[in-house]
Amino acid sequence: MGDQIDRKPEHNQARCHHCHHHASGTDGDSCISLVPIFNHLEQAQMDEIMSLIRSLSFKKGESLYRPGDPANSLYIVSEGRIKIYRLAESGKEQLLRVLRPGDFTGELALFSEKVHESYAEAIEAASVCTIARSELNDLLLKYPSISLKVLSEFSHRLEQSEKQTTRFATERVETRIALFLIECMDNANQSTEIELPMNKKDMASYLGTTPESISRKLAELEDAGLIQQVSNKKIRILDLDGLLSV
Amino acid sequence: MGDQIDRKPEHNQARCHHCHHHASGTDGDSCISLVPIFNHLEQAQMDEIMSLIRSLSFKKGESLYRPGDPANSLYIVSEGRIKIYRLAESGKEQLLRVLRPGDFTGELALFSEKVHESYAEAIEAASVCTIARSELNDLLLKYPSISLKVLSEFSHRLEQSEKQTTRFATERVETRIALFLIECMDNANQSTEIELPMNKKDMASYLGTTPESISRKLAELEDAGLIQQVSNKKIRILDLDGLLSV
DNA sequence: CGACGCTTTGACTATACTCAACCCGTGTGG
DNA sequence: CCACACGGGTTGAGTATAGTCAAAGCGTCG
Repeated sequence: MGDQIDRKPEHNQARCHHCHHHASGTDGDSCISLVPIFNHLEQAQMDEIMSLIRSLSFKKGESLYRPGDPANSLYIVSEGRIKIYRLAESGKEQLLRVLRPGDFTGELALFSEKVHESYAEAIEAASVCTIARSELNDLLLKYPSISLKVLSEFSHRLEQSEKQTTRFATERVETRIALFLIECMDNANQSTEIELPMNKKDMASYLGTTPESISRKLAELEDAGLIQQVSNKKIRILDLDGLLSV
Repeated sequence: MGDQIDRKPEHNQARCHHCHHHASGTDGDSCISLVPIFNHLEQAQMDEIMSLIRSLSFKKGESLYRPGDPANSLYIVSEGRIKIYRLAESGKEQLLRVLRPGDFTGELALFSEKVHESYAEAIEAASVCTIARSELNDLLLKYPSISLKVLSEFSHRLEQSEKQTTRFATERVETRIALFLIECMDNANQSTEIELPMNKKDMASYLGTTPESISRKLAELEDAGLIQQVSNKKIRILDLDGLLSV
Protein backbone atom coordinates (compact mmCIF):
# COMPACT_ATOMS: atom_id res chain seq x y z
CA MET A 1 0.00 0.00 0.00
CA GLY A 2 2.99 2.27 0.48
CA ASP A 3 4.00 2.71 -3.14
CA GLN A 4 0.57 3.35 -4.48
CA ILE A 5 0.94 7.07 -4.20
CA ASP A 6 4.23 8.74 -4.84
CA ARG A 7 3.41 12.16 -3.55
CA LYS A 8 5.59 14.84 -4.98
CA PRO A 9 6.42 18.01 -3.09
CA GLU A 10 4.69 20.32 -5.56
CA HIS A 11 2.99 20.35 -8.88
CA ASN A 12 6.10 20.87 -10.95
CA GLN A 13 4.58 22.19 -14.13
CA ALA A 14 7.61 22.52 -16.33
CA ARG A 15 7.00 24.78 -19.29
CA CYS A 16 4.10 27.14 -19.30
CA HIS A 17 3.32 29.55 -22.12
CA HIS A 18 0.34 31.08 -23.81
CA CYS A 19 -0.30 29.63 -27.20
CA HIS A 20 -1.84 32.65 -28.79
CA HIS A 21 -2.89 32.03 -32.36
CA HIS A 22 -0.47 34.60 -33.71
CA ALA A 23 2.45 32.92 -32.06
CA SER A 24 4.50 30.97 -34.57
CA GLY A 25 2.37 27.94 -33.75
CA THR A 26 4.55 25.00 -32.90
CA ASP A 27 2.03 23.01 -30.93
CA GLY A 28 -0.20 26.01 -30.54
CA ASP A 29 -2.45 25.18 -33.43
CA SER A 30 -2.24 21.44 -33.15
CA CYS A 31 -3.51 21.57 -29.59
CA ILE A 32 -6.87 22.81 -30.73
CA SER A 33 -7.51 21.81 -34.29
CA LEU A 34 -7.77 18.16 -33.40
CA VAL A 35 -10.05 18.61 -30.43
CA PRO A 36 -13.41 17.03 -31.19
CA ILE A 37 -15.36 19.50 -29.13
CA PHE A 38 -14.09 22.45 -31.14
CA ASN A 39 -13.32 21.12 -34.60
CA HIS A 40 -16.75 21.99 -36.02
CA LEU A 41 -16.27 25.71 -35.49
CA GLU A 42 -15.37 28.45 -37.94
CA GLN A 43 -11.79 29.72 -38.12
CA ALA A 44 -12.71 33.01 -36.49
CA GLN A 45 -14.19 31.21 -33.49
CA MET A 46 -11.22 28.90 -33.30
CA ASP A 47 -8.98 31.94 -33.14
CA GLU A 48 -11.06 33.37 -30.35
CA ILE A 49 -10.79 30.15 -28.39
CA MET A 50 -7.09 29.96 -29.11
CA SER A 51 -6.57 33.24 -27.37
CA LEU A 52 -8.15 31.83 -24.20
CA ILE A 53 -5.99 28.77 -24.18
CA ARG A 54 -2.82 28.25 -22.27
CA SER A 55 -0.49 25.39 -23.00
CA LEU A 56 1.41 23.38 -20.43
CA SER A 57 4.02 20.65 -20.66
CA PHE A 58 4.44 17.75 -18.31
CA LYS A 59 7.24 15.29 -17.95
CA LYS A 60 6.60 11.62 -17.31
CA GLY A 61 5.29 11.17 -13.79
CA GLU A 62 4.23 14.78 -13.24
CA SER A 63 0.70 15.54 -12.10
CA LEU A 64 -1.86 17.81 -13.73
CA TYR A 65 -3.95 17.71 -10.56
CA ARG A 66 -4.59 15.68 -7.46
CA PRO A 67 -7.53 15.09 -5.14
CA GLY A 68 -8.24 18.20 -3.16
CA ASP A 69 -6.87 20.55 -5.79
CA PRO A 70 -9.38 23.22 -6.75
CA ALA A 71 -10.82 22.38 -10.13
CA ASN A 72 -10.76 25.49 -12.19
CA SER A 73 -9.84 24.53 -15.68
CA LEU A 74 -10.44 22.10 -18.45
CA TYR A 75 -7.41 20.14 -19.69
CA ILE A 76 -7.18 19.06 -23.31
CA VAL A 77 -4.39 16.68 -24.21
CA SER A 78 -2.51 17.63 -27.35
CA GLU A 79 0.46 15.28 -27.06
CA GLY A 80 1.37 12.29 -24.95
CA ARG A 81 -0.78 10.27 -22.59
CA ILE A 82 -2.31 11.09 -19.22
CA LYS A 83 -3.65 8.58 -16.75
CA ILE A 84 -6.60 9.34 -14.53
CA TYR A 85 -6.83 7.31 -11.36
CA ARG A 86 -8.38 7.55 -7.95
CA LEU A 87 -7.93 6.02 -4.57
CA ALA A 88 -10.66 3.90 -3.08
CA GLU A 89 -11.79 4.34 0.52
CA SER A 90 -9.45 1.47 1.33
CA GLY A 91 -6.50 3.29 -0.20
CA LYS A 92 -6.16 1.01 -3.20
CA GLU A 93 -5.40 2.68 -6.50
CA GLN A 94 -7.84 2.38 -9.37
CA LEU A 95 -6.92 3.40 -12.90
CA LEU A 96 -9.96 4.95 -14.51
CA ARG A 97 -8.84 5.85 -18.01
CA VAL A 98 -5.94 6.90 -20.16
CA LEU A 99 -6.24 10.13 -22.12
CA ARG A 100 -4.73 10.44 -25.58
CA PRO A 101 -4.39 13.52 -27.76
CA GLY A 102 -7.81 15.07 -28.30
CA ASP A 103 -9.25 13.77 -25.02
CA PHE A 104 -10.02 16.10 -22.17
CA THR A 105 -10.43 15.99 -18.43
CA GLY A 106 -11.11 18.23 -15.49
CA GLU A 107 -14.69 18.66 -16.56
CA LEU A 108 -16.28 16.91 -13.60
CA ALA A 109 -15.04 19.49 -11.25
CA LEU A 110 -15.61 22.24 -13.76
CA PHE A 111 -19.35 21.86 -13.76
CA SER A 112 -20.24 20.58 -10.36
CA GLU A 113 -17.62 19.71 -7.78
CA LYS A 114 -15.32 22.26 -6.25
CA VAL A 115 -12.23 20.08 -5.95
CA HIS A 116 -10.84 17.13 -7.84
CA GLU A 117 -11.38 13.65 -6.52
CA SER A 118 -8.91 11.90 -8.78
CA TYR A 119 -5.32 12.08 -9.92
CA ALA A 120 -4.23 13.10 -13.42
CA GLU A 121 -0.65 12.16 -14.16
CA ALA A 122 1.42 12.09 -17.34
CA ILE A 123 2.55 8.56 -18.17
CA GLU A 124 4.83 9.94 -20.85
CA ALA A 125 5.97 13.44 -21.77
CA ALA A 126 2.80 15.33 -22.62
CA SER A 127 1.55 18.73 -23.60
CA VAL A 128 -1.85 19.92 -22.56
CA CYS A 129 -4.03 22.92 -23.33
CA THR A 130 -6.13 24.43 -20.59
CA ILE A 131 -9.06 26.79 -20.49
CA ALA A 132 -10.13 28.49 -17.29
CA ARG A 133 -13.54 27.64 -15.92
CA SER A 134 -14.97 31.11 -16.36
CA GLU A 135 -13.73 31.42 -19.94
CA LEU A 136 -15.16 28.05 -20.80
CA ASN A 137 -18.46 28.97 -19.26
CA ASP A 138 -18.66 32.09 -21.38
CA LEU A 139 -17.70 30.08 -24.41
CA LEU A 140 -20.43 27.52 -23.84
CA LEU A 141 -23.05 30.22 -23.42
CA LYS A 142 -21.84 32.05 -26.52
CA TYR A 143 -21.50 28.98 -28.76
CA PRO A 144 -24.12 26.47 -27.65
CA SER A 145 -22.97 23.95 -30.21
CA ILE A 146 -19.85 23.36 -28.14
CA SER A 147 -22.05 22.26 -25.28
CA LEU A 148 -23.65 19.69 -27.49
CA LYS A 149 -20.24 18.30 -28.34
CA VAL A 150 -19.26 18.15 -24.72
CA LEU A 151 -22.58 16.55 -23.83
CA SER A 152 -21.97 13.97 -26.49
CA GLU A 153 -18.53 13.24 -25.11
CA PHE A 154 -19.90 13.04 -21.57
CA SER A 155 -22.63 10.66 -22.50
CA HIS A 156 -20.12 8.43 -24.20
CA ARG A 157 -17.95 8.48 -21.13
CA LEU A 158 -20.93 7.69 -18.94
CA GLU A 159 -21.82 4.79 -21.15
CA GLN A 160 -18.27 3.49 -20.89
CA SER A 161 -18.13 3.98 -17.17
CA GLU A 162 -21.41 2.18 -16.62
CA LYS A 163 -20.30 -0.64 -18.85
CA GLN A 164 -17.11 -0.93 -16.84
CA THR A 165 -19.07 -0.88 -13.60
CA THR A 166 -21.23 -3.69 -14.89
CA ARG A 167 -18.20 -5.72 -15.85
CA PHE A 168 -16.62 -5.36 -12.45
CA ALA A 169 -19.86 -6.26 -10.78
CA THR A 170 -20.68 -9.30 -12.85
CA GLU A 171 -17.75 -10.69 -14.84
CA ARG A 172 -14.84 -12.81 -13.72
CA VAL A 173 -11.30 -11.53 -14.02
CA GLU A 174 -10.58 -13.79 -16.97
CA THR A 175 -13.57 -12.38 -18.85
CA ARG A 176 -12.62 -8.81 -18.08
CA ILE A 177 -9.17 -9.43 -19.46
CA ALA A 178 -10.54 -11.04 -22.59
CA LEU A 179 -12.91 -8.12 -23.18
CA PHE A 180 -10.07 -5.70 -22.60
CA LEU A 181 -7.93 -7.41 -25.22
CA ILE A 182 -10.81 -7.31 -27.67
CA GLU A 183 -11.25 -3.60 -27.10
CA CYS A 184 -7.56 -3.06 -27.67
CA MET A 185 -7.93 -4.84 -30.97
CA ASP A 186 -10.90 -2.71 -32.00
CA ASN A 187 -8.85 0.39 -31.36
CA ALA A 188 -5.88 -0.98 -33.27
CA ASN A 189 -7.88 -1.23 -36.48
CA GLN A 190 -8.52 -4.95 -36.38
CA SER A 191 -4.93 -6.04 -36.70
CA THR A 192 -4.52 -9.47 -35.14
CA GLU A 193 -1.50 -8.30 -33.14
CA ILE A 194 -2.15 -5.76 -30.43
CA GLU A 195 0.11 -3.55 -28.38
CA LEU A 196 -0.96 -3.23 -24.75
CA PRO A 197 -1.56 0.46 -24.02
CA MET A 198 -0.10 0.23 -20.51
CA ASN A 199 2.11 -1.94 -18.38
CA LYS A 200 0.62 -4.92 -16.58
CA LYS A 201 0.62 -3.22 -13.22
CA ASP A 202 -1.60 -0.45 -14.57
CA MET A 203 -3.63 -2.97 -16.50
CA ALA A 204 -4.31 -4.81 -13.25
CA SER A 205 -5.41 -1.60 -11.62
CA TYR A 206 -7.61 -0.72 -14.58
CA LEU A 207 -9.25 -4.14 -14.56
CA GLY A 208 -9.71 -4.25 -10.82
CA THR A 209 -7.34 -7.11 -10.17
CA THR A 210 -3.66 -7.79 -9.38
CA PRO A 211 -0.57 -8.12 -11.58
CA GLU A 212 -0.29 -11.75 -10.47
CA SER A 213 -3.77 -12.54 -11.70
CA ILE A 214 -3.15 -10.81 -15.02
CA SER A 215 -0.05 -12.89 -15.46
CA ARG A 216 -1.80 -16.14 -14.64
CA LYS A 217 -4.90 -15.51 -16.69
CA LEU A 218 -2.93 -14.47 -19.76
CA ALA A 219 -0.94 -17.69 -19.41
CA GLU A 220 -4.21 -19.64 -19.24
CA LEU A 221 -5.55 -17.91 -22.33
CA GLU A 222 -2.31 -18.77 -24.08
CA ASP A 223 -2.50 -22.42 -22.97
CA ALA A 224 -6.03 -22.53 -24.31
CA GLY A 225 -4.69 -21.40 -27.67
CA LEU A 226 -6.72 -18.20 -27.73
CA ILE A 227 -3.79 -15.77 -27.69
CA GLN A 228 -0.04 -15.74 -28.03
CA GLN A 229 2.18 -13.54 -25.89
CA VAL A 230 4.68 -12.21 -28.38
CA SER A 231 6.57 -9.92 -26.02
CA ASN A 232 5.93 -8.03 -22.82
CA LYS A 233 3.46 -5.64 -24.42
CA LYS A 234 2.57 -7.41 -27.65
CA ILE A 235 -0.15 -10.02 -27.86
CA ARG A 236 -1.40 -11.87 -30.89
CA ILE A 237 -5.08 -12.80 -30.96
CA LEU A 238 -5.46 -16.32 -32.28
CA ASP A 239 -9.14 -17.03 -31.64
CA LEU A 240 -11.40 -14.02 -31.36
CA ASP A 241 -14.62 -15.97 -31.00
CA GLY A 242 -13.00 -18.08 -28.34
CA LEU A 243 -12.04 -14.95 -26.43
CA LEU A 244 -15.54 -13.59 -26.73
CA SER A 245 -17.03 -16.67 -25.14
CA VAL A 246 -14.60 -16.84 -22.21
CA MET B 1 -30.18 -16.88 -15.14
CA GLY B 2 -33.65 -17.48 -16.45
CA ASP B 3 -35.57 -14.99 -14.39
CA GLN B 4 -33.15 -12.17 -14.81
CA ILE B 5 -34.94 -10.80 -17.79
CA ASP B 6 -38.69 -10.96 -17.92
CA ARG B 7 -39.19 -9.85 -21.47
CA LYS B 8 -42.61 -8.49 -22.12
CA PRO B 9 -44.32 -8.77 -25.48
CA GLU B 10 -44.52 -5.06 -26.11
CA HIS B 11 -43.88 -1.72 -24.51
CA ASN B 12 -47.25 -1.34 -22.90
CA GLN B 13 -47.27 2.37 -22.28
CA ALA B 14 -50.52 2.81 -20.50
CA ARG B 15 -51.75 6.39 -20.51
CA CYS B 16 -50.31 8.87 -22.93
CA HIS B 17 -51.40 12.46 -23.17
CA HIS B 18 -49.94 15.82 -23.97
CA CYS B 19 -49.47 17.98 -20.94
CA HIS B 20 -49.89 21.32 -22.62
CA HIS B 21 -49.56 24.15 -20.19
CA HIS B 22 -53.06 25.34 -20.82
CA ALA B 23 -54.52 22.01 -19.97
CA SER B 24 -56.06 22.06 -16.51
CA GLY B 25 -52.73 20.92 -15.15
CA THR B 26 -53.12 17.95 -12.88
CA ASP B 27 -49.58 16.65 -13.09
CA GLY B 28 -48.84 18.72 -16.14
CA ASP B 29 -47.16 21.52 -14.28
CA SER B 30 -45.62 19.46 -11.55
CA CYS B 31 -43.74 17.42 -14.07
CA ILE B 32 -41.62 20.36 -15.08
CA SER B 33 -41.46 22.87 -12.28
CA LEU B 34 -39.37 20.57 -10.12
CA VAL B 35 -36.89 19.59 -12.79
CA PRO B 36 -33.46 20.92 -11.87
CA ILE B 37 -32.37 21.41 -15.44
CA PHE B 38 -35.25 23.76 -16.17
CA ASN B 39 -36.11 25.40 -12.88
CA HIS B 40 -33.87 28.41 -13.43
CA LEU B 41 -35.84 29.59 -16.46
CA GLU B 42 -38.42 32.33 -16.83
CA GLN B 43 -42.09 31.48 -16.87
CA ALA B 44 -42.37 32.24 -20.59
CA GLN B 45 -39.61 29.80 -21.39
CA MET B 46 -41.12 27.21 -19.10
CA ASP B 47 -44.35 27.55 -21.00
CA GLU B 48 -42.52 27.04 -24.25
CA ILE B 49 -40.88 23.89 -22.96
CA MET B 50 -44.19 22.72 -21.55
CA SER B 51 -45.67 22.74 -25.00
CA LEU B 52 -42.95 20.38 -26.22
CA ILE B 53 -43.42 17.93 -23.43
CA ARG B 54 -45.50 14.81 -23.50
CA SER B 55 -46.44 12.96 -20.37
CA LEU B 56 -46.61 9.21 -20.00
CA SER B 57 -47.69 6.92 -17.21
CA PHE B 58 -46.22 3.56 -16.36
CA LYS B 59 -47.48 0.85 -14.09
CA LYS B 60 -45.14 -1.09 -11.86
CA GLY B 61 -42.99 -3.37 -13.96
CA GLU B 62 -43.56 -1.58 -17.26
CA SER B 63 -40.56 -0.51 -19.32
CA LEU B 64 -39.74 2.96 -20.62
CA TYR B 65 -37.16 1.46 -22.95
CA ARG B 66 -35.00 -1.58 -23.48
CA PRO B 67 -31.65 -2.29 -25.10
CA GLY B 68 -31.97 -1.98 -28.84
CA ASP B 69 -34.79 0.51 -28.70
CA PRO B 70 -34.05 3.63 -30.70
CA ALA B 71 -33.17 6.44 -28.32
CA ASN B 72 -35.10 9.46 -29.38
CA SER B 73 -36.25 11.20 -26.30
CA LEU B 74 -35.31 12.39 -22.88
CA TYR B 75 -37.35 11.05 -19.97
CA ILE B 76 -37.90 13.15 -16.87
CA VAL B 77 -39.48 11.46 -13.90
CA SER B 78 -42.25 13.43 -12.29
CA GLU B 79 -43.71 10.74 -10.02
CA GLY B 80 -42.69 7.31 -8.84
CA ARG B 81 -39.38 5.53 -9.22
CA ILE B 82 -37.65 4.08 -12.26
CA LYS B 83 -34.80 1.60 -12.16
CA ILE B 84 -32.07 1.61 -14.78
CA TYR B 85 -30.25 -1.66 -15.25
CA ARG B 86 -28.20 -3.40 -17.87
CA LEU B 87 -27.17 -6.93 -18.70
CA ALA B 88 -23.51 -7.87 -18.63
CA GLU B 89 -21.93 -9.87 -21.43
CA SER B 90 -22.50 -12.90 -19.22
CA GLY B 91 -26.22 -12.19 -18.99
CA LYS B 92 -26.19 -11.16 -15.35
CA GLU B 93 -28.31 -8.21 -14.41
CA GLN B 94 -26.75 -5.09 -12.97
CA LEU B 95 -28.79 -2.34 -11.36
CA LEU B 96 -27.20 1.00 -12.23
CA ARG B 97 -29.38 3.55 -10.50
CA VAL B 98 -32.86 4.39 -9.33
CA LEU B 99 -34.49 7.54 -10.63
CA ARG B 100 -36.73 9.63 -8.40
CA PRO B 101 -38.88 12.60 -9.30
CA GLY B 102 -36.73 15.28 -10.94
CA ASP B 103 -34.16 12.82 -12.29
CA PHE B 104 -33.88 12.14 -15.98
CA THR B 105 -32.63 9.44 -18.29
CA GLY B 106 -32.34 8.61 -21.92
CA GLU B 107 -29.68 11.22 -22.42
CA LEU B 108 -26.86 8.84 -23.27
CA ALA B 109 -28.54 7.75 -26.35
CA LEU B 110 -29.85 11.21 -27.02
CA PHE B 111 -26.45 12.69 -27.59
CA SER B 112 -24.31 9.93 -28.91
CA GLU B 113 -25.59 6.40 -29.25
CA LYS B 114 -28.33 5.45 -31.59
CA VAL B 115 -30.00 2.79 -29.46
CA HIS B 116 -30.34 2.19 -25.74
CA GLU B 117 -28.00 -0.24 -24.04
CA SER B 118 -29.86 -0.48 -20.77
CA TYR B 119 -33.33 -1.12 -19.41
CA ALA B 120 -35.52 1.52 -17.78
CA GLU B 121 -38.37 0.02 -15.81
CA ALA B 122 -40.88 1.44 -13.34
CA ILE B 123 -40.49 -0.12 -9.91
CA GLU B 124 -43.69 1.55 -8.80
CA ALA B 125 -46.43 3.42 -10.62
CA ALA B 126 -44.73 6.38 -12.25
CA SER B 127 -45.39 9.31 -14.50
CA VAL B 128 -42.73 10.60 -16.80
CA CYS B 129 -42.37 13.61 -19.09
CA THR B 130 -40.59 13.20 -22.38
CA ILE B 131 -39.07 15.56 -24.89
CA ALA B 132 -38.14 14.44 -28.38
CA ARG B 133 -34.50 14.51 -29.33
CA SER B 134 -34.89 17.17 -32.00
CA GLU B 135 -36.94 19.46 -29.76
CA LEU B 136 -34.41 19.12 -27.00
CA ASN B 137 -31.59 19.89 -29.37
CA ASP B 138 -33.30 23.07 -30.48
CA LEU B 139 -33.94 23.96 -26.88
CA LEU B 140 -30.31 23.53 -25.90
CA LEU B 141 -29.14 25.66 -28.79
CA LYS B 142 -31.69 28.33 -27.99
CA TYR B 143 -31.16 28.39 -24.22
CA PRO B 144 -27.52 27.54 -23.58
CA SER B 145 -27.99 27.75 -19.84
CA ILE B 146 -29.96 24.52 -19.97
CA SER B 147 -26.90 22.79 -21.39
CA LEU B 148 -24.87 23.94 -18.45
CA LYS B 149 -27.41 22.40 -16.11
CA VAL B 150 -27.35 19.15 -18.00
CA LEU B 151 -23.57 19.19 -18.09
CA SER B 152 -23.54 19.69 -14.37
CA GLU B 153 -25.88 16.77 -13.88
CA PHE B 154 -23.81 14.60 -16.21
CA SER B 155 -20.58 15.38 -14.48
CA HIS B 156 -22.14 14.49 -11.17
CA ARG B 157 -23.36 11.21 -12.61
CA LEU B 158 -19.92 10.51 -14.04
CA GLU B 159 -18.36 11.17 -10.69
CA GLN B 160 -20.81 8.78 -9.07
CA SER B 161 -20.29 6.15 -11.68
CA GLU B 162 -16.53 6.30 -11.41
CA LYS B 163 -16.74 6.14 -7.66
CA GLN B 164 -18.94 3.08 -7.95
CA THR B 165 -16.52 1.51 -10.43
CA THR B 166 -13.68 2.09 -8.01
CA ARG B 167 -15.62 0.50 -5.20
CA PHE B 168 -16.41 -2.59 -7.20
CA ALA B 169 -12.81 -2.86 -8.27
CA THR B 170 -11.22 -2.41 -4.90
CA GLU B 171 -13.59 -2.90 -1.97
CA ARG B 172 -14.93 -6.06 -0.39
CA VAL B 173 -18.63 -6.76 -0.38
CA GLU B 174 -18.93 -5.95 3.30
CA THR B 175 -17.37 -2.53 2.74
CA ARG B 176 -19.60 -1.80 -0.23
CA ILE B 177 -22.64 -2.60 1.86
CA ALA B 178 -21.43 -0.41 4.70
CA LEU B 179 -20.80 2.51 2.33
CA PHE B 180 -24.20 1.99 0.79
CA LEU B 181 -25.90 2.18 4.18
CA ILE B 182 -24.01 5.35 4.97
CA GLU B 183 -25.14 6.92 1.72
CA CYS B 184 -28.71 5.97 2.47
CA MET B 185 -28.36 7.75 5.77
CA ASP B 186 -26.97 10.88 4.14
CA ASN B 187 -29.96 10.97 1.85
CA ALA B 188 -32.36 10.42 4.73
CA ASN B 189 -31.27 13.63 6.45
CA GLN B 190 -29.06 12.04 9.07
CA SER B 191 -31.75 10.14 10.90
CA THR B 192 -30.22 7.13 12.58
CA GLU B 193 -32.89 4.86 11.17
CA ILE B 194 -32.83 4.33 7.43
CA GLU B 195 -35.31 2.86 4.98
CA LEU B 196 -33.69 0.77 2.27
CA PRO B 197 -34.64 2.26 -1.10
CA MET B 198 -35.01 -1.14 -2.75
CA ASN B 199 -35.48 -4.78 -1.91
CA LYS B 200 -32.48 -6.93 -1.11
CA LYS B 201 -32.43 -8.63 -4.46
CA ASP B 202 -32.05 -5.28 -6.24
CA MET B 203 -29.62 -4.14 -3.60
CA ALA B 204 -27.50 -7.19 -4.36
CA SER B 205 -27.59 -6.38 -8.04
CA TYR B 206 -26.74 -2.75 -7.37
CA LEU B 207 -23.80 -3.67 -5.16
CA GLY B 208 -22.50 -6.35 -7.49
CA THR B 209 -23.16 -9.27 -5.20
CA THR B 210 -25.86 -11.83 -4.36
CA PRO B 211 -28.91 -11.70 -2.08
CA GLU B 212 -27.30 -14.43 0.03
CA SER B 213 -24.20 -12.34 0.64
CA ILE B 214 -26.27 -9.29 1.51
CA SER B 215 -28.13 -11.34 4.04
CA ARG B 216 -25.00 -12.76 5.59
CA LYS B 217 -23.04 -9.52 5.70
CA LEU B 218 -25.90 -7.59 7.23
CA ALA B 219 -26.12 -10.29 9.88
CA GLU B 220 -22.39 -9.93 10.54
CA LEU B 221 -22.67 -6.16 10.83
CA GLU B 222 -25.50 -6.70 13.28
CA ASP B 223 -23.47 -9.22 15.30
CA ALA B 224 -20.66 -6.71 15.40
CA GLY B 225 -23.07 -4.23 16.93
CA LEU B 226 -22.76 -1.73 14.10
CA ILE B 227 -26.34 -1.88 12.92
CA GLN B 228 -29.70 -3.25 13.93
CA GLN B 229 -32.10 -4.78 11.45
CA VAL B 230 -35.44 -3.37 12.54
CA SER B 231 -37.55 -4.85 9.79
CA ASN B 232 -37.11 -6.06 6.26
CA LYS B 233 -36.39 -2.61 4.87
CA LYS B 234 -35.55 -0.66 8.02
CA ILE B 235 -32.09 -0.55 9.50
CA ARG B 236 -30.88 1.38 12.48
CA ILE B 237 -27.29 2.62 12.41
CA LEU B 238 -25.69 2.05 15.79
CA ASP B 239 -22.06 2.87 15.11
CA LEU B 240 -21.36 5.14 12.17
CA ASP B 241 -17.61 5.34 12.68
CA GLY B 242 -17.46 1.59 12.99
CA LEU B 243 -19.28 1.25 9.68
CA LEU B 244 -16.90 3.70 8.03
CA SER B 245 -13.89 1.65 9.05
CA VAL B 246 -15.25 -1.71 7.92
C1' DC C 1 -55.90 -20.51 2.34
C1' DG C 2 -52.40 -21.31 -1.05
C1' DA C 3 -49.02 -19.78 -4.18
C1' DC C 4 -45.47 -17.09 -5.31
C1' DG C 5 -41.41 -14.44 -4.63
C1' DC C 6 -38.18 -12.67 -1.56
C1' DT C 7 -35.18 -13.74 2.21
C1' DT C 8 -32.46 -16.43 5.14
C1' DT C 9 -29.45 -20.28 6.49
C1' DG C 10 -26.26 -23.98 5.66
C1' DA C 11 -22.72 -26.70 3.24
C1' DC C 12 -19.62 -26.71 -0.31
C1' DT C 13 -16.62 -24.78 -3.86
C1' DA C 14 -14.34 -21.70 -6.87
C1' DT C 15 -12.20 -17.81 -7.74
C1' DA C 16 -8.75 -14.77 -7.07
C1' DC C 17 -6.02 -12.45 -3.48
C1' DT C 18 -1.78 -12.40 -0.47
C1' DC C 19 2.84 -13.23 0.46
C1' DA C 20 7.20 -14.69 -0.82
C1' DA C 21 10.68 -15.95 -3.93
C1' DC C 22 12.69 -15.62 -8.16
C1' DC C 23 13.42 -13.97 -12.93
C1' DC C 24 14.33 -10.68 -16.33
C1' DG C 25 15.33 -6.32 -18.87
C1' DT C 26 16.88 -1.80 -18.36
C1' DG C 27 19.44 1.86 -16.96
C1' DT C 28 23.23 3.55 -13.92
C1' DG C 29 27.63 4.00 -12.09
C1' DG C 30 32.08 2.25 -11.28
C1' DC D 1 32.15 -2.72 -20.53
C1' DC D 2 30.50 -5.13 -16.83
C1' DA D 3 28.14 -5.29 -12.30
C1' DC D 4 24.60 -4.12 -9.96
C1' DA D 5 20.31 -2.36 -8.45
C1' DC D 6 15.69 -1.59 -9.43
C1' DG D 7 11.17 -2.18 -11.02
C1' DG D 8 8.16 -4.90 -13.26
C1' DG D 9 6.80 -9.46 -14.20
C1' DT D 10 6.18 -14.40 -13.24
C1' DT D 11 5.47 -18.56 -10.46
C1' DG D 12 4.08 -21.16 -6.46
C1' DA D 13 1.69 -22.23 -2.09
C1' DG D 14 -1.74 -21.15 1.03
C1' DT D 15 -5.98 -18.76 2.26
C1' DA D 16 -9.92 -15.75 2.36
C1' DT D 17 -13.71 -14.11 0.36
C1' DA D 18 -17.83 -14.65 -1.72
C1' DG D 19 -20.39 -17.33 -5.08
C1' DT D 20 -23.42 -21.58 -5.98
C1' DC D 21 -26.90 -24.76 -4.93
C1' DA D 22 -30.43 -26.44 -2.06
C1' DA D 23 -33.87 -26.13 1.42
C1' DA D 24 -36.68 -23.96 4.40
C1' DG D 25 -38.91 -19.59 6.48
C1' DC D 26 -41.67 -15.67 5.89
C1' DG D 27 -44.94 -12.10 3.87
C1' DT D 28 -48.03 -10.67 0.74
C1' DC D 29 -51.44 -10.80 -2.53
C1' DG D 30 -54.95 -12.87 -4.97
